[in-house]
Amino acid sequence: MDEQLHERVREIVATVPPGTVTTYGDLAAIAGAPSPRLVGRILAEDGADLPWHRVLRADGTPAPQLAREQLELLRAEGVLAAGQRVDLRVHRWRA
DNA sequence: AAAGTGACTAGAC
DNA sequence: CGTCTAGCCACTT
Repeated sequence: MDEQLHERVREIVATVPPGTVTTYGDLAAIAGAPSPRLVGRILAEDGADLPWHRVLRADGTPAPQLAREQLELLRAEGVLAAGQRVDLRVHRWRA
């Protein structure tokens, strides 16, 4: 297992400010993950105490199984979604 | 060891 | 808008 990677991903996700979002791909790039899939996997396993809801897919939609809760949490922060899709052009986070 | 799986992505049509 | 393909990587069968 790659504890370092987990740590970095957690660190970065924790850094994402309320009202903004990022993508698995971005996270992977910033954290140095070998693939965005790993980021998803890491959050699934270790995202419980993190603002995981600020992480979306590349097209601005959340994973189907999480869509409901995620969109709800985002809406609570002022991130409005058009249907299932969040406008990344507006809310995308950048370091 | 080969094949399946998933909180992914980008490109083709 | 949509579906399909191929590439991706760790993990489970």
